[in-house]
Amino acid sequence: MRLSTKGRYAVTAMLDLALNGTQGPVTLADISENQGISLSYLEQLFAALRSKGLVRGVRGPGGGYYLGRDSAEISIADIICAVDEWVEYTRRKRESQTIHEGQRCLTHSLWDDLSEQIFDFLTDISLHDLVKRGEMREAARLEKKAAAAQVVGLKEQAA
Amino acid sequence: MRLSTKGRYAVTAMLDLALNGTQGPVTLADISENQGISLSYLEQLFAALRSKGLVRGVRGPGGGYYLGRDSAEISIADIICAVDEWVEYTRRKRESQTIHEGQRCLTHSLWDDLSEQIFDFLTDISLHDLVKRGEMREAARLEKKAAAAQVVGLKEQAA
DNA sequence: TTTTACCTGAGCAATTTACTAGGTAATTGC
DNA sequence: GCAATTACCTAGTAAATTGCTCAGGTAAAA
Repeated sequence: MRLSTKGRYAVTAMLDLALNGTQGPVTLADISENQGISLSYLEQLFAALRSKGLVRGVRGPGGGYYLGRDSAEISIADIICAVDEWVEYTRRKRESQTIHEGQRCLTHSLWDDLSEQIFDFLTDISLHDLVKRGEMREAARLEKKAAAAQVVGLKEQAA
Repeated sequence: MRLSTKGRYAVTAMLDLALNGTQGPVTLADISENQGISLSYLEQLFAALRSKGLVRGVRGPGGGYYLGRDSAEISIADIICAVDEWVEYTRRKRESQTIHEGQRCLTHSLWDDLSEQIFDFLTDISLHDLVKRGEMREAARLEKKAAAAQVVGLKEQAA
C-alpha cells in the first residue's frame, strides 16, 4: 500500500464530488479552483478514477463529474489504489539462496501482513464515513461554541 | 502520513533487528544481505532511525545495531515518521479568498482527520505485535500441515 | 455550429529513490 | 601500539516518480 500526495489529491477531489455532487455534476475546473490543483493533472487523476468506475463523467454544457456509485460504497482504499499503484518488491532475488534467504522471506511476509492490515483498515472507511464524521465533528464544534457563548451570556447577565 | 518503499525498508530492517537482536548486535552488512538493500542506503535510513532513538549503534568489531528500546515500545508509526517525512500541503494559498476557499478547508480538514486515523492505527501496532502475529500465523500453518499429514497417514493406513 | 466539457499524449522541472565513493571515529584482538 | 572491524559522516549522481504545462484532439448539448 502506498500513500502519497497523489493519493491525497485524489481523495480530496473525491470528497469534493461527495460534498457538491448532490446538485448536479461538478466540473474539473471547479475542483481545480477549489483544491488548487492544475486542471490537466486533475484530468490525469480522473482518467484513472474513471477507469475504475469510481467517477462518471457527463459531457456538454452543464456537465462534469458524478461519483461512480454511492459515497458509502466507495472506500478510501479504492481511491488510493486507483491512482497510486501498490508498492511492489523491486527485487526478489531468486538466484542466490543464502542462509539469510529465509530471514528475508520472514520479514517480507511480516510486512505483507502489515500492508494487508492497513489495506483492510482503509477498505473499511468510505467517503460517506469521512463526510459524516466531519459533519459530526463540525456539529460538536458549533455546539461547544454555542455553549461557550451561553456561558459568556450568563456571565454578562451576572455582571 | 506518507507510505513508500523507504518506509517499508525501514520497517523490515527494524523487524530484522527485533528478530536477530537477542543474541548481540546486528550489523548493517547483515541486514544489507538479508534484505537486499545497499549498505549506504541502509546507513542513511539508520541515521534517521538513530536520531529518533529507535536504534542504538555499537562500534568496533562485534558491533552493530540494537533496537533503541523494547520492541513492544516501538510503533510502526514511529519508524515510518523517522524516515518518511509527513506529507505537507505544498500550497496553502492565503492571498486568494474565493468563494470556494471554505470548501477547500473542509476537504482538507476531512483529509487531516483520515490522516490522523491512519496515524493512530499505525501507532497502535508495535514491532512486537507484528512479530507475535507472524509467529501465531506460522504456528497455525504448521498445525494445519501436521493435521493434513495425519489425515494422509490415516488414509495410507486405510489403504 | 458553436460552446462547453472530457480525453490523449508529449514533454519537463523538481523531487525522491537508491546507490557509489570517499572519508573519520571508536572498539577489539593480536 | 597496530590492524581489522564496525559505526558514522559527507558528497555526488543516475534513475524513477511527481506534479504540472502545452497542444492538440473528441463528444455532447444549446
